[in-house]
Amino acid sequence: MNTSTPRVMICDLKTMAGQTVQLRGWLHGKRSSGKVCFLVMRDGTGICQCIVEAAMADAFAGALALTHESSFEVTGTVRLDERSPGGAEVAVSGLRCFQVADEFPITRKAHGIDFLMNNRHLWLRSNRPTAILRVRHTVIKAIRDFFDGQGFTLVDMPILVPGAGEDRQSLFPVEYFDEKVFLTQTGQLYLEGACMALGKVYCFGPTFRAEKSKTRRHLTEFWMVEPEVAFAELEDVMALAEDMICAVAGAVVSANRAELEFLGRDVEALGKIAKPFHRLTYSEAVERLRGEPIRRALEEELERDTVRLQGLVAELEACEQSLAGAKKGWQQDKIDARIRELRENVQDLEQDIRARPEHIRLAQSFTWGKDLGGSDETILSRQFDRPVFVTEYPRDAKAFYMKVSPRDPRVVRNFDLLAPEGYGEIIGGSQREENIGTIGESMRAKGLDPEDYPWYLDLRRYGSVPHGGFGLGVERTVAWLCGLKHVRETIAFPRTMGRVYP
RNA sequence: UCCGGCGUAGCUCAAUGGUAGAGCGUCUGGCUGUUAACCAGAAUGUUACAGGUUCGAGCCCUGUCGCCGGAGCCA
Repeated sequence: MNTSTPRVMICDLKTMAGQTVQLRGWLHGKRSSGKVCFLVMRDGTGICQCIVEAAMADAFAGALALTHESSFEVTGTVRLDERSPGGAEVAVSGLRCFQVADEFPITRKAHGIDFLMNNRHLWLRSNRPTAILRVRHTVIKAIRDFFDGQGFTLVDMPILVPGAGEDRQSLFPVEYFDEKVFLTQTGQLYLEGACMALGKVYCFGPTFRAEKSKTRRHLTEFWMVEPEVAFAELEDVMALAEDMICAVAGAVVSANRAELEFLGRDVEALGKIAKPFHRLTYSEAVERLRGEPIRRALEEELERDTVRLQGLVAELEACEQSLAGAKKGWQQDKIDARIRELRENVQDLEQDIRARPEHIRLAQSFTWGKDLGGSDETILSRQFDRPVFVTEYPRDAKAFYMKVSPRDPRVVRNFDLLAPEGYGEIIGGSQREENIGTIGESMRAKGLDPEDYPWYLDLRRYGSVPHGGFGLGVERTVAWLCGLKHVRETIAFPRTMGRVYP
């Protein structure tokens, strides 16, 4: 190791013109001619073109031997050059290879999702996954900064929980010595205990759902942040959620503009995320869904989408024709990738358009008392350009711990927060029922035995107070902020119904 | 669990029931600054699996497996 040469990161190179530095990373790309070789290095902070001239015989031979994703170190002089991809490049005087990589499966061409997911451990090195993971990091940091700054205490909740759970079908069983226990679905019930000790608390951890859902919004293992506040009512909890979402969206827009732009996200749309969010009650939402204006809006949307579909089909045909005329191989490949993208979009849109009349019918015939379906949420959230709260759902459709409304015993003091642009529910929260008699009734009404939750009822027995909280799904939030189609890209190693590898 | 779609070279895709192909990647050679470099050449297949129909099956039929998407449920 050359101790006299400072080892630096690529993101810092622009301020180091003229200096001799050392970089370590992986080979992202290589181009060579007889007398000069260009190595594009990736080190996790950026990419840098390294120039190796044939005059440096050892380094040149070493450079030619490097394969895609080989790990290596270069020593050289930094110079600013507009011809270089990152603006700064390194003229190499010394090169050391750590390992020459085997043939790397992921190439510059478009791959199918199955292949990419089977190679997720290698796919992570690509631009798109790293951009998304950086946004995810910002989201998590912003959430923690937000709560820490408001006097909350982070308290970790158990992951293994005893059998007497809520909905057994959606829990993963685990062998626990001679007992059967489950992976947690939420930290909330326990968190209420911590809340009565510390006042304002939150937990942040993985959570598990064995739901047999194969959709773009579902993972079997995902991360959730759950705050819980003592002496708080529904409105206080909603204000907290509103402030938190604004803080998170703001943090991402300021810290990750480059990543968002790379992902093709409409950053201006995120700039509109500001207080106050729209608020409507479940009953108002039902009225809206059944109303004439929404039917007209949906039909107009359907017409617009039909026109959009025609446009896509036309572009697809044009692409297919130009494919034959493309001279170079990679141009063909590029058109090919575009064709695949268009086909996918056309398929999605066709499916969407086909389902639309049914969605309109469902919305128009929606009867008070049901939980909102996915299509209803989508319809509602598309009406607004910022998140929307829907409050006070029917008691029968919601969990036992939600506080029954004093104004209307048919509904509970809860809320869902729907992300705009059709992303749907990212938060579910409520004021909790603090009356021991009422919560016992609610449990029995849901077929649960209060005897199974003695410790939970104790919280209503020793200084019960109005309190509440919510749960935010990290992956859905990241998918919304990044403008992704599927939550599986927002976590390094997603767990879905059909996949636990790698 | 139900409904729909897909499965051909390492990858992405072609191939009227009639000799399995292209591009990318890989390898070899050439080239003094490339920007998915370029030019020339080479290797690469149990058409997911098991049956069936047929003179003949990648293509048609039946079953199995795998993956993708949607519904219900949910963050």
